[in-house]
Amino acid sequence: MKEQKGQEMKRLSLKDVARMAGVAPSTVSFVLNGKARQMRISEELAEKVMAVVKKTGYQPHSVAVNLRTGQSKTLGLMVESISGSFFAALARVIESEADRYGYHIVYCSTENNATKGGELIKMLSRQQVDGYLITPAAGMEKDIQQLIAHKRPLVLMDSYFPDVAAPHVLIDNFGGVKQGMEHLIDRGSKQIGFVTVDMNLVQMQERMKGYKETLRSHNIPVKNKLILELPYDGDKEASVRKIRQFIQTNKGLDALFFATNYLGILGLECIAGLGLKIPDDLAMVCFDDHDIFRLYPPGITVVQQPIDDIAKTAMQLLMNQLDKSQRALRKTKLELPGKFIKRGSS
Amino acid sequence: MKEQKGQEMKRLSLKDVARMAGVAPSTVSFVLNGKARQMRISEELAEKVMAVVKKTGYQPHSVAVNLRTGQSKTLGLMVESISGSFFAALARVIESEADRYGYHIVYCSTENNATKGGELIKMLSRQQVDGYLITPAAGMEKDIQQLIAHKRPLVLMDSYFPDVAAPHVLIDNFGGVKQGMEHLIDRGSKQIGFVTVDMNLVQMQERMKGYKETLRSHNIPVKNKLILELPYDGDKEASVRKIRQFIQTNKGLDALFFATNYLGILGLECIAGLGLKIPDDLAMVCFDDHDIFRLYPPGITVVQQPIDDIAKTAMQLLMNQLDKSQRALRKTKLELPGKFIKRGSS
DNA sequence: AGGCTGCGATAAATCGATTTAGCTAAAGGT
DNA sequence: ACCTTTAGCTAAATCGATTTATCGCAGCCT
Repeated sequence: MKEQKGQEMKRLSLKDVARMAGVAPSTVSFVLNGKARQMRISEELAEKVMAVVKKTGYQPHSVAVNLRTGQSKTLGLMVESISGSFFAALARVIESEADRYGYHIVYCSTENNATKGGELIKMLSRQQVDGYLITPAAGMEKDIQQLIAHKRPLVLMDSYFPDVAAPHVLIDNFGGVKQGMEHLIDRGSKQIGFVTVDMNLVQMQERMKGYKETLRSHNIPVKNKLILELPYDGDKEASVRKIRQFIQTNKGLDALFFATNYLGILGLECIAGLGLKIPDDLAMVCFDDHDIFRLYPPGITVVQQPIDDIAKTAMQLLMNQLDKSQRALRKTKLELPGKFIKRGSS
Repeated sequence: MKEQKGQEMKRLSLKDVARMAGVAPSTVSFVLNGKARQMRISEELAEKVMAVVKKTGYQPHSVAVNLRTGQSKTLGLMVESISGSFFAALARVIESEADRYGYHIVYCSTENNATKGGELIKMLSRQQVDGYLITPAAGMEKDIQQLIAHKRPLVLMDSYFPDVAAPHVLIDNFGGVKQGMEHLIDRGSKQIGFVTVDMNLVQMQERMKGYKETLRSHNIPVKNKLILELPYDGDKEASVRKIRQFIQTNKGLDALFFATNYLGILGLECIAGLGLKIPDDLAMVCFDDHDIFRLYPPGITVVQQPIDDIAKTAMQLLMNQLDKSQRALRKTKLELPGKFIKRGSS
């Protein structure tokens, strides 16, 4: 009974509201933005304006607001691949957090490709996003550095570059692996293998360090034979073959630590294929949880990432930067503890 | 060597480019938008402009363009929950498709809440998205209807409302279930149970219909005892209990068809908990694939959704609507065949 | 009475593009 | 020589808001 008069009914503009209320556009703007008092608009007039606004259901044209204020109220979220469970879960929390702060999300996936990542950053900046939430791919340091140089509000998640002073929040990779490793050692595993991926990112290096140092601190020698570093090229078949071979050639192997859930899942396939029993023939711990690990009998022990905390903290950090009053706190580095969850596999 | 002169270096505007090239802003605009010929700008001048554009790396301010042209080059993608595997996979394909067409995605999740969905639609329209890609939650018919009434380009995915003439693309739910059921019947299952969820959406009704009609067409009586309809309230514990009870009370049960992958996963938990062997004690088929089903021994037979096709087709449909030249083809209904994948569970 | 202050509201500039209408000079027609 | 085209380019309006600078008027002071 109110919307469709003619047929194409142009959207109501602030000017229209002003005309209907019999005031100037600026007055409407002040009232709507809570600057009525400051601009000393009388109560009376303010109410008249609000009445028209309510009656018409006027909503400001956000693009126009954006152009004028330079604030898009939009954040760019860049993940490796939205279909990965970790990233999807992250995205979910980020979205709802952003909503709480009155921001929208434009998301995009790098597919672990630095070139694509770089282009996406350009795309996002062309889109005038107010801030960036990025899980960086290897090789994106230049792009990140540039964002910093341009003083763009930015938070990295899941990884970071040691040479680039960007705020970042991620799990304590070293500590997480250490926790899992000590558990394996405590339960009596003697020959613990480590399956990781050859990716030039700090989180993988930290996990590796966690593996080696925990062994050393228990006076267990680190043998290179027990470390399998797979190429990150997405060739599942080849990886499965290599893991199988790795298990077969290491005779005394009694436990495996997988550095990512993706690897852990491949590992499960191999172990099942070889007819080995978990945990009797081979114990297993995996970094980063996954639905499968809860269900796959007998349940896989994992170090779970604190996804909620990561997302919320990252958001907080970003909001701090967006809050012009308190710029300056760059270089924030946050490592959140992972959660060790013991299941049947160890 | 070129970017940072002063310190706050305002972004280059079209006007700046014009000044540098010694021409009028309008000229630059024409050249950049391929209207040079039409506006009879000389080759010579056009080249001069392009030279400046290249040298400076000028990029138009998309918000300004958006305001002037009314095109945001942004699409709204609304899914039930981005962390669901089906939706995440869908989002992934949609993103890359959108990119191909030069569009960006603003995404948001309904969390299966019609109220939230309605608000999100408002949010998206305030954001001036050019089109909507929606997997609707129950109860959103009014909102969808309104979008249609406002002639908004729109495509529904995964579900639709029989009473609302909106273009939609989804799997052939009936046919998919039928395929799975016939497989179970062929392999000799006599008492096939059906576990579904009480959601008032057409796809669930179609799946139920698929179950019942396939039985009838094979002259097998449909027994209500063999149908379990769980409430959709996210209470996992309760659902697990009910499924377990369902299995225990139906003595002759030799196969289960799960109407969603979420239910299937719960089912796995129950079956494992009861110590039953798949497929010997109980065969199983699930609608909608999931990583777990590939891996969980002995592998779960599924009807896989054609996610790629759904996404690509939906995008195509949306682009058709955005292409003003050929409006009018509303009411497109597309049901794509699912892919039956036999694994060890049946 | 003239100048100053404070109040209440507005006119006009601005953000950065697109697009319509128009302007100037040269060419063509009679 | 005068009028009409046409080519080549630009001025100015516009999209829909925000924000700065004013403006008129009433009251107060001297």
